[in-house]
Amino acid sequence: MPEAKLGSADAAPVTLQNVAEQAGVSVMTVSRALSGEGYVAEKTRARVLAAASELGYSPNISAKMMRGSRTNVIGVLVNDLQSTVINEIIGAVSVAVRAHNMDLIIYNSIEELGSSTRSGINQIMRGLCDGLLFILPRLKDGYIDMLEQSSLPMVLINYCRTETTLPVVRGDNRMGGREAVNHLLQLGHRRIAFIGGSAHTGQSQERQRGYADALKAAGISVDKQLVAAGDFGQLSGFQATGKLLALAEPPTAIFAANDEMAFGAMDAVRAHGLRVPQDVSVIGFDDIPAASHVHPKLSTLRQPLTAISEAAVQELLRRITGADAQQRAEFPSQLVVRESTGPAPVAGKAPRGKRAAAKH
Amino acid sequence: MPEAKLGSADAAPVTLQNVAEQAGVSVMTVSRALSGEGYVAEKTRARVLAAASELGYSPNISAKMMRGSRTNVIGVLVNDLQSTVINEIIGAVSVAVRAHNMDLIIYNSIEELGSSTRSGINQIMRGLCDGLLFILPRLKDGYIDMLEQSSLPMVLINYCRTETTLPVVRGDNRMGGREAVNHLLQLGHRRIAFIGGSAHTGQSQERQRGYADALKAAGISVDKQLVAAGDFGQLSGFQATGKLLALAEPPTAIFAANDEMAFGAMDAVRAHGLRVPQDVSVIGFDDIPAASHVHPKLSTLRQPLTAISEAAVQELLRRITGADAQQRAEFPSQLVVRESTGPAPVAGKAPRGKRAAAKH
DNA sequence: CTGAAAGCGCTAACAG
DNA sequence: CTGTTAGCGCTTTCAG
Repeated sequence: MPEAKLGSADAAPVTLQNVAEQAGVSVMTVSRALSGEGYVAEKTRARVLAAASELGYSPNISAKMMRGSRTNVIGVLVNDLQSTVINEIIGAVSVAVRAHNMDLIIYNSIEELGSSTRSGINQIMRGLCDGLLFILPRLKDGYIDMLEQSSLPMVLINYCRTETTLPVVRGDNRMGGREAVNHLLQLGHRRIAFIGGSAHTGQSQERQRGYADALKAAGISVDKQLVAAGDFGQLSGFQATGKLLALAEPPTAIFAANDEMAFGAMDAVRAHGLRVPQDVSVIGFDDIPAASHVHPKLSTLRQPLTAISEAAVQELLRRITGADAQQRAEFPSQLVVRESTGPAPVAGKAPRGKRAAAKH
Repeated sequence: MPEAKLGSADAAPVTLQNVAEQAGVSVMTVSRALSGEGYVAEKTRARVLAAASELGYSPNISAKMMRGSRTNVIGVLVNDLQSTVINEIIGAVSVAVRAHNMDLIIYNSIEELGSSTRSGINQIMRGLCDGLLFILPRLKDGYIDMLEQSSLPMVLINYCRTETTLPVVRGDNRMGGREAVNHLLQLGHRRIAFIGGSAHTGQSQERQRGYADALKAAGISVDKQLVAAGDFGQLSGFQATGKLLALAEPPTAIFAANDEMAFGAMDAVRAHGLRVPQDVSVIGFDDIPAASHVHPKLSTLRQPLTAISEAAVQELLRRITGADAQQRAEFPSQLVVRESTGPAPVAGKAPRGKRAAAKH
């Protein structure tokens, strides 16, 4: 192994100073040679580069930071790493950031961003990063106003709860909701239920607007009994569906605000002795990988997460470099028809359910 | 809104200096008052605290860092955020770290840790964190030796490829593999296949050892034809199973090194016109949430990820604070029997497969 | 083209 | 109990 230490794990990190001594020049010259800024004689530069790689130099980010220069690190703030959607976005963002030769660090804040208990929470990120990406953020009221005043570049991904002057890149949830319901309408469904998710990011509300849009366009008024509340979790989809199926006039189709709740809905349908899609159709939103693994495979709306992520990174980079900003972008979702949606059951022909039994 | 700015998003961050002026004391006093180290008059401290909160002071991590003091930030290095297992660990680690009033930042490195292309890759983390957690790390050969020489505290989670002096906290994969196979043996299976995953972390190899252990203990010699290679991805499980089922003497049970490959295996079994578990039993490893959502529900081995994560954090903290270290810990996995494993089919009674058709 | 000085925000170590 | 000094590793500014 002729190569010297690869330069990452030594007890005492090597500094510019060390490299300078090794190369027989001043610290400043090393800084210039390594950064490429300013004039350095080609010969000197070569010597410095050699010394640096021999010693395994790597810059101290904190010091860089403190001088206020760019760190080439992008920060991601998320509230939930269990979410498949968020992870797909993170993955895509990673790739996009990497493509620009920058690094990505992730901060998972669990509670709402801006909670006073840990207000310094993202101070870490703020201090360390050139720019911040908020992925599907749960933001505390008022926090977004503060963000708006910040000088640090940032972009929100898939946030739609509040209007803001911050740049937002997101999927078009409302149109997606419309398409989901239109699909069900075309299959002959008339009693279509909606199961909403948590309100944190506003996505559920947008999907619900799309639901209402589509029904209205079809001349059907929204029956409040058919709008159930969930929290994006599978269990909540199960429970909400239980209530829906117990109605005097149960729905023949269910549009869940995300795939996980749709899975719960399918379980509940089966638990009531009914079949998907013969008795009840179910459609979700997101098209997470599991959607094509469940049985029957879930019909859903796919968000172009890669495109969204790339656009967000691009926009953030524009803001970091001071280039012209674009402010906001919406990407349409795509209907994916699989096996969980089918023609509405023929009216009058009672399904083979056991609704009475399920009641107690 | 009587409260002043919550102190996170101002253009010019407020420094100790600012607080000092506001409180009419020296910078040092502020530092002491805020950190709690050293003597400060109660009255002065109160004034300082008031000033700090009024101004919305929050410390500059980089500066702290540069002085070599603790940052109260733990870093996590991962190679893959799509993995459900990794995300569950991260979640549990988050909680554990938070319980100690520290923060967690995550670095997702995609390629193997130690790739020279980005050797400074975790330098960021190294500089910023009090300690490092490696979750299911894919480490480049030689990199671990460097890690061992580092003075920064670190703990590896679920790594078993190489022996190392670094502290490792992990599940007992070998015993888990043994239990999986014993379960199948007890159901009467004798031709049991194993589908391995990628070798990065050594987990697959350990599970395979357990597989061999159990067969040996039952007086069955390992048939190399029944050991297939996968990469932990669903598709690879599907493909491997296709080959296994095409054997002259196909297996009646399949032990996949993780749940995702087990899903692929189940698909493949069905694609061959066979049933799970009547014709072929399938068992996985990990017990990811989807395992109980697929149909039939997957039998598998659950790793105590929460316990593992907490133990890892504890160990790291011990190393950071200089307390007695424990070096390594193994947590047993737990067999979860669901619907995908059943009695071995009666010999002689041919399954209703279409193996010939599947061949071409 | 290269170097010296100053200072980013913070805290050990030593004076008061 | 409080303040002063010095310096972490780096880069900006100004002199060579």
